[in-house]
Amino acid sequence: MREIPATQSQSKQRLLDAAEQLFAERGFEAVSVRDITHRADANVAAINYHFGTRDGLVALVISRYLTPVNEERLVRLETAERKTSGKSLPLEEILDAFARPLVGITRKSAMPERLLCKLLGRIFSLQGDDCPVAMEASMHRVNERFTRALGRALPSLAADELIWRIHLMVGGLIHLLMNQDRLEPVSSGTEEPPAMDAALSRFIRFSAAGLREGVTLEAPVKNTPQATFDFG
Amino acid sequence: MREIPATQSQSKQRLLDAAEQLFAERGFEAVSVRDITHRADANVAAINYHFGTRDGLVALVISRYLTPVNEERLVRLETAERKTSGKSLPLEEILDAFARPLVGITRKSAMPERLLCKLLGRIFSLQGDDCPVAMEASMHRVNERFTRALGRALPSLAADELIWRIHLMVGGLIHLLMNQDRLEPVSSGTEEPPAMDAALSRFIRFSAAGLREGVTLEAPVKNTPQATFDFG
DNA sequence: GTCTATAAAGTGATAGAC
DNA sequence: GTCTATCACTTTATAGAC
Repeated sequence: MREIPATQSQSKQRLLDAAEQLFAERGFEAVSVRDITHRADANVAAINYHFGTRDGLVALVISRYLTPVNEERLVRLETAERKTSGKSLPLEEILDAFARPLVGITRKSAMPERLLCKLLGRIFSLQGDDCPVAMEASMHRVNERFTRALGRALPSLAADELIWRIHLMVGGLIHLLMNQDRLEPVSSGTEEPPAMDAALSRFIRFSAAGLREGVTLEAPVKNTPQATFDFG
Repeated sequence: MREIPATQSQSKQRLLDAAEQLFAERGFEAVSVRDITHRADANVAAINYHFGTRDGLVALVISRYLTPVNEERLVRLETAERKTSGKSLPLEEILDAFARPLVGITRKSAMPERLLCKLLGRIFSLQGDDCPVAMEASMHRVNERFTRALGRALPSLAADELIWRIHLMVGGLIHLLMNQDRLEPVSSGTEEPPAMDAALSRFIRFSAAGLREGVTLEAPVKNTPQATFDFG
C-alpha cells in the first residue's frame, strides 16, 4: 500500500492536545502558535490550516470542555427536579449537579487530571473581553437555572444575598480547580484513586453550609429571586 | 524662574497610575509598555528609565498593594491574639483580620474602587511562574499564621480538611474581588457608601459557616495542623 | 528627564511549492 | 495536508542626542 497523507490528520489531534496542555499550564493569552506547533511537532502553518486562526483554536478548546460540562449540569439538575416534581431540591443535590460534571469530564479526557483541572479552572474564570460570545450564552443559561433552583431551596434568603453567596460558592470551586495539584498531596496517600471525588464532597459540604448560614428552615417566604445574575 | 525638568517627575506617578488601571482592566500579561506610556501621555522609553524593565513595574505595582495588605493582616491577627492571650480566636475575628485589609486599602488608594478590587483580585490569584519571588515570601508568612490561627479555632477539624476549606474560603474572596463591579449593582440603591463593607460581612458569614460545617464544639482535640500550606 | 531612532526578537497569518 | 519563505506588525529594551 502506498503512503497517503492521513485524511483525518493525526496532527490536528496532536495540535489540540498540545494546545490544551499549554493553555492549562500558562493560560490562554500566554501561549503562542509557535509554542503549540513546536510541542505538537507540527508546522507553524498547521494551526491556521486546521483551525483558521489562533482565536479559533482557543474558542474550540474552551467549548470542547465548557459545552459538555454545562449541558451535563442542566441535565442533572432537570433530572433531579423531575424526580421531586415541583418540590424544592436539597441544597446538596443542586451543588452536586453543578460541580460533578467537572469531575466527570476528567474521566473522559486523556489529559492528566492535574492539567485538566487547571484548564477547567481557567475556562470557568474567564469573563468580559476574554470570553467568547458562544460561552456567554451557555454560562448565562446555567446561571439562570441554578440561581432559580438555589433560590427555591433557600426561599427565606433575599435575592441579592443569594447572588453574593453563589459567587462565593463559585469562587471556591474555581480556586479548588486551579489548585488541585497543590491540594492533592495534602490528602496524603490513603485516597489515591478518587482524588477529585473527595474534593467534590468537601466543596458541597462547605458551600451548602455557607449558603444555608442564618437561614431559618421554617421562615416564611420573604423573597423569591426574580432577577438572575451571571457568575462566571 | 527658568523651567526645569521636575526632579521627582510627575510622569513617573502618571505611569504608575496608568499601569495600575490597565493591569486591573486586562491583567498583567495583556498590557504592553506602549499601552501604558500612551495612556500616561509619556514617552515609550519612560518605563525603562523609571522602572528598569516592564517586569520591574509589574513587581512594583504588585508589592505596592500586596505588602501593606499582608502586613495589616498580620498586625490585625496578632493584635486580636494578644487581646485574648493564648485562647483561640473566634472564627469571625480571624476572617475579618484576613479580609478587612483588602477593604481598608480601597480607602487609601486614589483608584476607583471598581478597578482596585479587580487589581487586588488579580494580585492575590497569582501563582506559580507569574508570581514574583518577593510575593511568595510574603504570602507564605500570611498563610502560615492564618492556617495556625484557624486550626486553633477549629481544633476538631483534621489538618488536611482545614487546608481544603481554607482554599474554598480564599477562592470565594478572590472571586468577590474580581466580580465586585458586577455584584455592587445587585445590592441596589440602599447601601451606596459601604459597598465593600457589605461584601466583607457577607464573606465572613458564608466562610465561617463553611469552615465550621460538621465541627462539634465540644469534640476533643483530634488533630492540630502541623503543616501549613500555601493558598494564594 | 525626555526624546528619537533603532536594534533584535517575537507575533499571527498567508501565498505558493510540493 | 504539509512545508518554506515571507509579510506586516508588535514586542521590550537601549544608545545617544537634547
